Amino acid sequence: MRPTIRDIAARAGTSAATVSMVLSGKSERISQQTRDRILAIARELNYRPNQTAVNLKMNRSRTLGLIVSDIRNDYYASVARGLEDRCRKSGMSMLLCNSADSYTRETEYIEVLDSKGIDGVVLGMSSTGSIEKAKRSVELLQQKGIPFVLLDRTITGPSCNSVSTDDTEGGRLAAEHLLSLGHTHIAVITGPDYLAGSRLRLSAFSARMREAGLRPEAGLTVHSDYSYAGGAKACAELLARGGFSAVFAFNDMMALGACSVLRERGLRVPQDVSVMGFDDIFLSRIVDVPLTTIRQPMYEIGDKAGEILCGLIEGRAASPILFEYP
Amino acid sequence: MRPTIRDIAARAGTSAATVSMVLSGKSERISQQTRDRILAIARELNYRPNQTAVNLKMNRSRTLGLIVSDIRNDYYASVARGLEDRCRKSGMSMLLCNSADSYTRETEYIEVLDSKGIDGVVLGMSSTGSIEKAKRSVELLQQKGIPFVLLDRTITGPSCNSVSTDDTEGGRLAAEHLLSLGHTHIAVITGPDYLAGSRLRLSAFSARMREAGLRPEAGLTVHSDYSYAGGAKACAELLARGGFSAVFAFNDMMALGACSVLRERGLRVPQDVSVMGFDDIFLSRIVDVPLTTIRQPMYEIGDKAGEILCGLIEGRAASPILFEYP
DNA sequence: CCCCTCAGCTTAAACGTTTAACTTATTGCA
DNA sequence: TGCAATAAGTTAAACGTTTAAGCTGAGGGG
Repeated sequence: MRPTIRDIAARAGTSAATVSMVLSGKSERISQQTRDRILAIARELNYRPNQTAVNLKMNRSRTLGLIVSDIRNDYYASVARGLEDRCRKSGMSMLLCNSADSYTRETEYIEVLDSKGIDGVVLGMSSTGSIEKAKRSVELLQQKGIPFVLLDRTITGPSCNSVSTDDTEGGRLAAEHLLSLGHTHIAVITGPDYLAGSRLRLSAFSARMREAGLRPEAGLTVHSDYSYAGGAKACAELLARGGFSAVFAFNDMMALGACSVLRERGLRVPQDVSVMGFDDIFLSRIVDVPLTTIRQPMYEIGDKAGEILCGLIEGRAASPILFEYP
Repeated sequence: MRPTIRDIAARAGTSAATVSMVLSGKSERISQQTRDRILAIARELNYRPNQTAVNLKMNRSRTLGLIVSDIRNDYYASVARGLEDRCRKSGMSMLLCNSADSYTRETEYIEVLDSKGIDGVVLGMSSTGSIEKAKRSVELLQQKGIPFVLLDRTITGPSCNSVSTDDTEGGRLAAEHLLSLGHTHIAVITGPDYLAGSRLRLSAFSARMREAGLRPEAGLTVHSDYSYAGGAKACAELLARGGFSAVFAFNDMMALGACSVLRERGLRVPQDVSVMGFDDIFLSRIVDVPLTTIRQPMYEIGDKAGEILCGLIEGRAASPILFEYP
């Protein structure tokens, strides 16, 4: 069996309380002698505190939960890595949950995490379903009093910490770039309309277009779901309508889907049609396609989310963070 | 505050023990009446057991640890998803740890996980460093008596459960395919030599070549590290030597790296040089490159690892699993 | 010489469960 | 009627910590 604080106490000839105080650094009131002795014995026995017992007593677990739709999504994998690195630095661990875009699962996970006494949650909201359902998770977290940080600023509203890229700036940059290439008719493949990020990006994009004296055409905007297949389908739809020389997809996955369809139809990218993505997932850097993309600092988002969450856990308030583009 | 078993007991006019028995299903000795009453109150109060307390008492945490080098690696992300799905089904959770290919971190994580009272560990061993260091983690786990399952059969030896693809079969299949295309001079970019998987794959590949009356040339085999950059570097080296019409890379990442170098040098894939990968990561399905690859059922590997581990945790023994190729 | 202070501990309760051992009232049966 | 068996609980200890409160002996001040 693993040695406990009592085993150490027995060998040191002290009480368990003394050992606890020494090992947890609250040992001002313990003599140097005793302290050294206990420390030596702890080392000798290779003592590690039973975190479960500590958790029970202290009512904290030094564990965070990360809920995302699917860790196989490059975006979330990077966020996870950023978050976990940050956790490690703060002596925390990270529980990973895949919600598979199901709100039922999402709330189930929240219950489980709560049951495990999780200290906080980073929630990457699903990109499908209704806004009401999406809000349920947030309400549940609030009601349980679990500190949390949202990814992607999915839900707008007060008292929600979130970390995301600056969608307004991102949309503007994308427009800027495509305009500089001389495009005047640009098709857009957006995300679901109820996501604040999608809306912001779109309106910033449109605003910049209007500034340039162009009228963004409603007929050239289609909503999709951030997936490869979704992007392909959306692009096929756009091709049926025609009349554009560039496509701005709201993430790289959809951009790649669009590329595949364009190529199938014999259109060259970027000679015939320019395609612009958003995310800069690793994939798009390797792929042969000359895909222009706007980098989302995913690792940094995870890192920052962790930082904010750790702050919240320690009771400090935090204001939402926007990332600027490099 | 969250309701405890005692709150329920107070309202039901029973003792806490009775409530515990009812709620944990060991209630043969409790009357239907009392049972119903307790259940109703528990529901009304929305009671959830404090898992930390349960863990302390039962000395199990219903939590598994997954240690991989980097979750951003597509391979590990899929394994993680497979494992987590399996965990969920068994009422378990999954802690994610990124070792960043550092054995120090790996052992640190094992200590932390142990401290948290983890029930088991799935270990995706680092692909760099020496075999001695690699074994340390395994020994540590054994010494602590933590059930574990290895990914990729990195370390050979008795009493190690592992889940991996059938490298022998995989190597043979790759040779088969390239031979059928008429290649006689095939360059190979392998993984580190000390990984059993690499060795097996290579020897099976070579064996099949010899069967076909070909002499695998030592000068056309270079070791690399399973990374994109590593694959590119290895390919450049091979090109300096020359004399091959096909490249077999031991994973898709290196294969893509090789492709990029080939293209840079003005060689067309697959017209001038055939490139064969191994893994079938999502990336390679999207990429424009006509990359032939041997599918590794990554999700299934994670799933199976979870199944075995859960079995081990319940005390059942398990024999190593090999996956066959579809 | 007595009391106070203080260093340096120890005691014991608490965190929320589980479970072995015990209690009590009821029933069955000779 | 008496006694055992049983149903339906209760009690209390335990898991490994933390920590407020209590205790003890030595040294110092008056």
